[in-house]
Amino acid sequence: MITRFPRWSNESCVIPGEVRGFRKGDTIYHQGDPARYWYEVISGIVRTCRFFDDGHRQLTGFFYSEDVFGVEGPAHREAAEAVTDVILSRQAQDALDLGDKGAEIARDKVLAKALESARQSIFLFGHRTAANRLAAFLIGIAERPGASAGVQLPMTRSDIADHLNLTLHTVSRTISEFVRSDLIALDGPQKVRILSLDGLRAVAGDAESDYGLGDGTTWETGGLCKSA
Amino acid sequence: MITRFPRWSNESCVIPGEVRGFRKGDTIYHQGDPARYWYEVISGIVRTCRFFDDGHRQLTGFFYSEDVFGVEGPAHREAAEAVTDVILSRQAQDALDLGDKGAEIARDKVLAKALESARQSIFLFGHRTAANRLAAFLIGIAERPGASAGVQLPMTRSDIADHLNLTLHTVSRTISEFVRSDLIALDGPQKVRILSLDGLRAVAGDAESDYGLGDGTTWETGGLCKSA
DNA sequence: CGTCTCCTTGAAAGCGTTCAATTACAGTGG
DNA sequence: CCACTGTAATTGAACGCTTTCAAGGAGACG
Repeated sequence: MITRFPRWSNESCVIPGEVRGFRKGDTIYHQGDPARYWYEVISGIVRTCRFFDDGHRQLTGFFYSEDVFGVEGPAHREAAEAVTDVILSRQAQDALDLGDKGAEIARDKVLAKALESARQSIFLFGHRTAANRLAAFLIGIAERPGASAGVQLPMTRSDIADHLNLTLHTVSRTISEFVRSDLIALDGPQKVRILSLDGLRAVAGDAESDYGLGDGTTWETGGLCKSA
Repeated sequence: MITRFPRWSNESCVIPGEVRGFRKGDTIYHQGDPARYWYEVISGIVRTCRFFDDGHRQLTGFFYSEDVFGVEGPAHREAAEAVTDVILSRQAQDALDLGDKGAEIARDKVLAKALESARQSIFLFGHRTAANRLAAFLIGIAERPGASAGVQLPMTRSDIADHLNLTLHTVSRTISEFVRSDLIALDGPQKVRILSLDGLRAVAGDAESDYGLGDGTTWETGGLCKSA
């Protein structure tokens, strides 16, 4: 018995844009497709993937409810795929360039969200070892709004590996190490309980909270510029 | 004898915003400074850096003429430093949120540029080995407008290493390997001549040109959605 | 000519990958 | 209900790339 995902056309829906669902594993768009639309996740999880000549895969991001993806042009440089069953809303990329007053979502906001997602991915790669990166990844998921102590990992080990530039073996081994160190516990492969967030942070090696230290006056006073 | 960088206030300048110069090595803003401004590079090269608990450094991007950086808020999560002597233009982050008709640069454009830079960095990390990443890095620099066969590497090996998540030793060794393989030649440590762009691309392992393959109709026809 | 910074190179150690085998689990059909 | 099948996860062992430790060299500057 398969539940059906109807194709709606923004009928009686608070979220602007056309809405439809995809089943787990479906491709939403392919690498190279013309980027006529961008997408917002209503429910479920999406991954964006880039495929290399040698066949290996880079997952450039995971996108949860309220995240946006596919904001680029003129062509999608990555594919987008459904990690779980998902419901998405799409909007034309250029709809807001026209200055349409009826548009309810400012393109600014969309771009800012996409930029924030990109920065998050870059941040992950700043961590040197497998344990560093994986800890940072788990913290990132745990800090998502709506996540309790029980964290879901709906993506496979292989997905995580391709996101962190590791092999699935290293991911699996490192998770096992975390369990042995009592940093986390597993209730099945997909369900993680975080036992020590501080411990994970220590492994990740980033403080995350040392903002607001400077006085922001560098432009006026900083550097070697002593003139005038 | 030190050349002086005066502090201008957008006087007789085609580029809107306040302009000033920084000397090589200067800090433009610190990690944690309130992000009241974003910046555009007029000339020279800037790097953005994040510092970790263990003291190691991640260079999240290099920014050349016409690139923008520091587009974020409410605080800068990275520091910005001058790789070479630079001249910058800065603008208030919120100047364009007010809907000022006189603003000549749309915030859209700025965000889109920042997003493009971020994607470029993410792309680099998709490459698995040191040779892969370094080749992709060199190609990226060589493809910048204005770059001829003689490519300048004004940043140090250490900068490159912290950008690619490698050590400076591995960077140096890999460059030496490229020279031995006749992929590149060095006219001094900072000046690279690319002898075989195709060879470099092969090492990098990405085609870069396989866009436009799909038909973009996934939304309508794709996946397992067979309903209605 | 000494000092400093940056780059290069060698050798050994460590971590992640690769190759390989085993286990667990969901779905399917007998 | 149970065997069969395919996918996902875990774990072991050996290999290889990157790091680490260490030394030496090249160029700028005073």
